[in-house]
Amino acid sequence: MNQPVKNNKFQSVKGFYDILPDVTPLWQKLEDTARQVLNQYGYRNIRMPLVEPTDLFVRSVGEHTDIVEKEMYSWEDALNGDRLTLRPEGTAGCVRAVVEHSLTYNGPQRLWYTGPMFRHENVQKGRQRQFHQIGVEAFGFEGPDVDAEQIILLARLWKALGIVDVELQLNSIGDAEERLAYRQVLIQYFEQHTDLLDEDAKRRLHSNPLRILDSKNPRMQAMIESAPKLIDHLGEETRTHFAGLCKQLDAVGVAYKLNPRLVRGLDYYNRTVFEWVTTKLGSQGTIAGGGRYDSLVERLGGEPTTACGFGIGLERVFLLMQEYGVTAEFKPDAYLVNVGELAEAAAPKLAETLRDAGLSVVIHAGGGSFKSQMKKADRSAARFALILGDDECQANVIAVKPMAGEGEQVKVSIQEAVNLIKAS
RNA sequence: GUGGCUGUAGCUCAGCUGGUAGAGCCCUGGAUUGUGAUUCCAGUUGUCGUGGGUUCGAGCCCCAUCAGCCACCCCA
Repeated sequence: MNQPVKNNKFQSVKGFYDILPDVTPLWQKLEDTARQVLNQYGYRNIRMPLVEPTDLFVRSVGEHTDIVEKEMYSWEDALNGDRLTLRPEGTAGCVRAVVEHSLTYNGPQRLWYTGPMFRHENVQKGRQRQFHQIGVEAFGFEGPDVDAEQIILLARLWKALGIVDVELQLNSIGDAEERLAYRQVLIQYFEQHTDLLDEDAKRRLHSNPLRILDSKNPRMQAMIESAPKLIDHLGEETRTHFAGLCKQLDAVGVAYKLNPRLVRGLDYYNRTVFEWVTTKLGSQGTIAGGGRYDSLVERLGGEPTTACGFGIGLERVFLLMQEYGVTAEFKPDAYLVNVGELAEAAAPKLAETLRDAGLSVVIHAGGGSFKSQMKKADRSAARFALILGDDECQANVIAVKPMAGEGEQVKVSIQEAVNLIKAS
């Protein structure tokens, strides 16, 4: 394999990308806003390692060949033979941590985490090999209130981020037995229409027939439309749970669209499943998705514990924020221009004094004419230029000049400069 | 894994039927200006993604490869 090298310079690995300083302010806005909203709902931050035992993921997703064999970054530790994997998602690790440390021993837990995840997939818009998620998980809550809470939390998050026009799609996929029975009904139905199935559908007919419902092939839409619906094959308890969820969403005023074709890829999900979808990002339109997974904790070796959670695809949310014109920039409070021998010598001390007062100060380094320093000040996007010449040094004052607008330059004492900048 | 489109200065791109590289922005210096942001003058920018091939000659044609974009597959 050739290395990604251009003109003898290295390039980042395919699917792994740099987030440059121009856009990190918007990323921070996204992260800060999410943190704030999560705090409002009492979710506590948990931080898991990026590397987990390969078997943890094998056990959680099942022996789903594509995922395990083709899409995980797995390797064997050369020193001790451990089978390790870069986490492709957060739920498994979070459950592992909860079980390992008996976190639910004293009652239910609301948790969230964020960080990079790794999947060896083909890159396209909104899909990288290293990407970022916020994951939210609640353990030990049985009723539909937590399902509702998490959905409502997301609605609040979109609003806080300036994202509108995202649609909440909702479905209930029942428990394992209900789904198994429905699966048989569905297979029977599809077998009556084999002439209409495309190749992918035929391949999935016996491996994952529920996924056929999700097909994008327009030639199959009519047939899929009239297929038996899972929701009609659900038992009493499941239906009550789902009705309870809908009722709470109605009460809070969160709009949703029932999508009987919405299924998640893995079989540890049960009852509630949901996705938030946008049409603004091409084919990768799901910006968050989740649901209930009451069987996973036990499957990973813990006491049977109900669970509900979701993941947010941060790259996609980021793209949406840009789409909606949300912006953020980092603006230092002041750029300290220093011209002359005295001023140059006094500048670092002065900058520290200003920072003691809580200001962010960029100090001009490396001399240069007054004019060139002002250009740098302008480029730094600082709110104010603080001009320190030898005259000012001797008089123990500083010239304060707003960088934007019509503000006049004034010569004031250091303390007055601090007050002036803080007040603006 | 599959298919389509694309790779030319730091950025956005132009480059005619193949004749040996251009613009704008940015950047640097200078002039003017109310001490920076307008205007004017000058200047630096590149193995035309990489490696082969065809040709007297390739940014342009052919092959391979890497990367980007879009879609399929998959989607924890």
